[in-house]
Amino acid sequence: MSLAIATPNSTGIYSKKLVSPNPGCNLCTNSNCLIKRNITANAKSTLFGSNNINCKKGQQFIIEGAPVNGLFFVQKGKVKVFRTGINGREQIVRFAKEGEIIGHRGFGTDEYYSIGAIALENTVLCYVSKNLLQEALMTNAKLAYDFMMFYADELNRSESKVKTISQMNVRERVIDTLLYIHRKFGVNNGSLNVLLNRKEYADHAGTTEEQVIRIFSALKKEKLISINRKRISISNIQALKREISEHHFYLDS
Amino acid sequence: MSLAIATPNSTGIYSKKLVSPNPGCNLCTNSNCLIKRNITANAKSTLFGSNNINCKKGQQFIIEGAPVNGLFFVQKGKVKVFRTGINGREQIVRFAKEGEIIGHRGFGTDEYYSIGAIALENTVLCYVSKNLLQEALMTNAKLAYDFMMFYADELNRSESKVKTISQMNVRERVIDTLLYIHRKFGVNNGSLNVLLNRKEYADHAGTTEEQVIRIFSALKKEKLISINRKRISISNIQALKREISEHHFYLDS
DNA sequence: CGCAAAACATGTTTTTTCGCAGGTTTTAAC
DNA sequence: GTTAAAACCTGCGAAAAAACATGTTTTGCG
Repeated sequence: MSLAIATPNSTGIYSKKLVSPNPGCNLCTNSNCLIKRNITANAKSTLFGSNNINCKKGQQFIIEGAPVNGLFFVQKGKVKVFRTGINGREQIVRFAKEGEIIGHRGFGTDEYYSIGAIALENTVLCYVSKNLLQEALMTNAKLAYDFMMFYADELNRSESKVKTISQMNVRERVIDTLLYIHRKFGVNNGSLNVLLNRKEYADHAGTTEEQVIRIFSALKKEKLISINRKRISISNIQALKREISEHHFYLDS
Repeated sequence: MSLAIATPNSTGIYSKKLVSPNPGCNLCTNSNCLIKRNITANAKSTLFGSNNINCKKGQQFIIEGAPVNGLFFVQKGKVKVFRTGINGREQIVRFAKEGEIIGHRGFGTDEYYSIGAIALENTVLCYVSKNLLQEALMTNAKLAYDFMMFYADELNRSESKVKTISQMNVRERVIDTLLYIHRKFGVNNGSLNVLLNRKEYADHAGTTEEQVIRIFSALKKEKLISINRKRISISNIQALKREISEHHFYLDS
């Protein structure tokens, strides 16, 4: 059957074992999944019923420049999406959590992924083949509308990030990143609900590991955050927000 | 009729005279307009038939923070889209030409524009009210799909720009901007087909006017570009591309 | 034409950020 | 528990970029 051709198996970067044969949409609990919201149970099991991928922490499941076959939904877990620059320097363009989409280039005529994606923890992905999804989008206006809204929103966020990186100084960018992580992943037991190393903070803020370490130290000394190894707690979120507020006239990302 | 309420007239920032009463889609010659491609002539004149706006050079037609009523198509002319930061410093997030869309926040529940837009030359805009377009999108899957593709593409470009601004040095960013302008607006009589001042190049490259002037001087001395006031000609596009090629492993914007 | 404003240009100073070097602590593996 | 690797931390000099100052050229307008 044609589905097999579109399955990530065929790209060769996923082992057979990692692809579950049949959990599918019906067992998925993501209430904010665009697919789940817009497709009937019947169509779901037909079109998207057998493409779950388990991804171990640290595993790269999208490689920059690899051919596009489809896109991924994060069913459970956390992911970083990045572009690689000179000397392998990473720019993290965003993070993704449950319900979010990875791989915007799954559509159209584009042949290669322009981003890479790595699981930050053990993650369950839902793979949707380009062709099947395209068909669904072309016939289901509400689905296409929801996808459009997703992209329009992401575009707004990204254009906001362009300004952020361009106009904020390093300290402000690090603070902005901390607040972004706080918004995106929330808090668990008082500390940010995701474990990133200093390099990953730097790669998102567009600076170096050393600068992040320096600024974390300063923020700690100023009692704005507290640090226990990788566990970062924001002690005074108002003060942090205030420090970058002049950059945000109109509610950005 | 309800159309009048959604017309830009009602926002108060456009004079009556600038809004043509009845040219509409049928006289529009943009073959790549998303609306024109997907709506029948009849529906077009009903829904989108009377919202043309003439915009003089230098006129701002979207103000950051103003309430969103709809979005704009560029029917003819050139536009810059920007966000304003501290001390009124502008970050130009992109330029737009014929057929392109301005104002992604025309949809959904967002109440305020997060970007500003200014005409770079005398420009004809086509205004489409949020409500009417939303209705069209919800019932026309192909239209929604095309919009989705537009935003997915813009998102890719924007995320590419994040990396560009973050990882390139000033000279590379200025070169990148020159090449972007070249791609976007092309060449007329040997020089770039748009007249921007040094500040606008700087605002796109994320640097200062002085740096742009310095780098233009250097590029001129190196015979990579030639300058006649605002008319910039790229003399050796291969050399310019080569200089930033290491940043572009996989076809970016 | 004459004038003022805008745009362009360049040299100098100051600030910010980077990159390296050298260290300590933590984590994971045997 | 030992050991190696990874992660974290700090100081300092170098480099890049911004900011400032000041002068020139061009443009638009009465």
